[in-house]
Amino acid sequence: MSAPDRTVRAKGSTRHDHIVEDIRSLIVDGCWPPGSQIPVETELAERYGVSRMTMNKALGQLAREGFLVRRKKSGTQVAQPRAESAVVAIADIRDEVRNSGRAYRFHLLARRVRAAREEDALLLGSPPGRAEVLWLQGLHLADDHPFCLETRLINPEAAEGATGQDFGDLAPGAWLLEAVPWSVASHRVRAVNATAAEARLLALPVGEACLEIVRRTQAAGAWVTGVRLLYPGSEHQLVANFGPEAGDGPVRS
Amino acid sequence: MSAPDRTVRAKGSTRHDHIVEDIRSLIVDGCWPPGSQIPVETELAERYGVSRMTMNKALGQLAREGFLVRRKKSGTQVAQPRAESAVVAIADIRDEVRNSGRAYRFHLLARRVRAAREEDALLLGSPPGRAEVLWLQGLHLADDHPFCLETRLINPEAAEGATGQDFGDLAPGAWLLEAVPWSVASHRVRAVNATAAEARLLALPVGEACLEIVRRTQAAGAWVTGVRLLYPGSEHQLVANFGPEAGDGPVRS
DNA sequence: TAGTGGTCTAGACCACTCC
DNA sequence: GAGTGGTCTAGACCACTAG
Repeated sequence: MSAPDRTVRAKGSTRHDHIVEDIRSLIVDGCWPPGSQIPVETELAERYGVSRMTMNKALGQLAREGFLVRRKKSGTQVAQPRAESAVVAIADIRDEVRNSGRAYRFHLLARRVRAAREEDALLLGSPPGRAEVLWLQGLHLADDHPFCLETRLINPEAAEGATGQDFGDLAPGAWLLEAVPWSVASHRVRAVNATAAEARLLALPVGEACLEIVRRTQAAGAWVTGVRLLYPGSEHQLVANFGPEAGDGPVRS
Repeated sequence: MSAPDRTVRAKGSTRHDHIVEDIRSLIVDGCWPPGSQIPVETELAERYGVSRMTMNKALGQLAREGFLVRRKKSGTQVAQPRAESAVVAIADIRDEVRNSGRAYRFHLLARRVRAAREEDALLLGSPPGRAEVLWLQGLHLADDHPFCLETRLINPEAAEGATGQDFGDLAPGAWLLEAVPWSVASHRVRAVNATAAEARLLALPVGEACLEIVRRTQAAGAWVTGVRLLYPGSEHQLVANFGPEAGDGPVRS
């Protein structure tokens, strides 16, 4: 038979997706306990009535998800539970606010074009050169209540037109997405105590624990922007649901 | 030609991996700007000297990573930059300490078998039943210095043998990995101020900002364990490096 | 050395979508 | 309707590794 077998299948799912789900449930339900040997590709392919390559695709995906361990010659085993690691997703602020059913607004607090300083290294990731930077501070508001304090540096050379933008109520992050062709970034998440100035802006008691997210973005080798986001600890949390290895796709908070 | 072309290739990489890297760099370097149309599969396959399926695999991976957007009939385009979301990895505590070059040790502070209480709902994720729970508190130490305070509840019915374990210097998490066949978990990360008791145990000033990670683990429908990990904010951070969509694989802190 | 997974090919059919 | 991506197949070769 050359043509694929078009028998009824779970709606909207491909052959290998169906197989993946089937085998995953065998593992999760305990029918295939950890460490047990499972049949070789060729036998499973025959059993499911698919070609070996389709079965390989399914088993490969399960291995990437951490449910299976595959080794040549010794075959495929059900994986042992992994270390208790996980993956947490950081959502976009605007989406985050809107998903919680509140109205989103950005309010610019300050805007300056100035020479780079020593203290900027936190957001730049490298010792500051002699270049000029665009420095911004603003509040993300949820129902007009402080949700997140943003402090940002922008490299005017990499982000063309940035100095011409006033960012009055357009969040710099949103503008940059349009203006800069691509980005690779690094994140860092910490807990910090709010300083007096930060507490005032976020309407918090001084010293309140806050979640600090520092993100540095690059494009074509040059740094484009660095941002520090400060969330009140009580209002914000990162959430993830996951399977064994970190596979199943993190759920955004 | 039926056999694959075994000409020289970048060491340790497959054909489609090589193509993925090549096209990704074309995009990141700006040769293929966002929104631009790229050649159809068949032409790219010919250009790279591979079969259409191999090219499909490469383009599919780039699409999963968020670099490309593929639509039938209209073809494949370079993706526009996404929202500034990201994915952060939570590492296993022991690995985390060891990776920082310090000696790891677990020290049990308290251990109790008692009835479930209202306050346990945080770690159980559901209102407590009338069942008994195993309650533990211990410190993870890095070079004998407090690194993380762990508070844990274990369901003795789901984790057989738990009540017989004393956990004197074996972290409950490590033991559970061996004892319970599988787990699905949810995570929550917040910033909190250390209470007086927590501050004392972690050798911190009262009110110091801490990173709180709450993890609930289930197996076969029943809750197995819930744990609250408290890290001094100054000592701990979550780190991720990523491409556009959240693809490139988060790096553990 | 034999068995297993990893990868690749050429060809095919289908579903979707834009024209 | 025609072009594109999505998927599948049968067969093949290779690399690795356990016995």
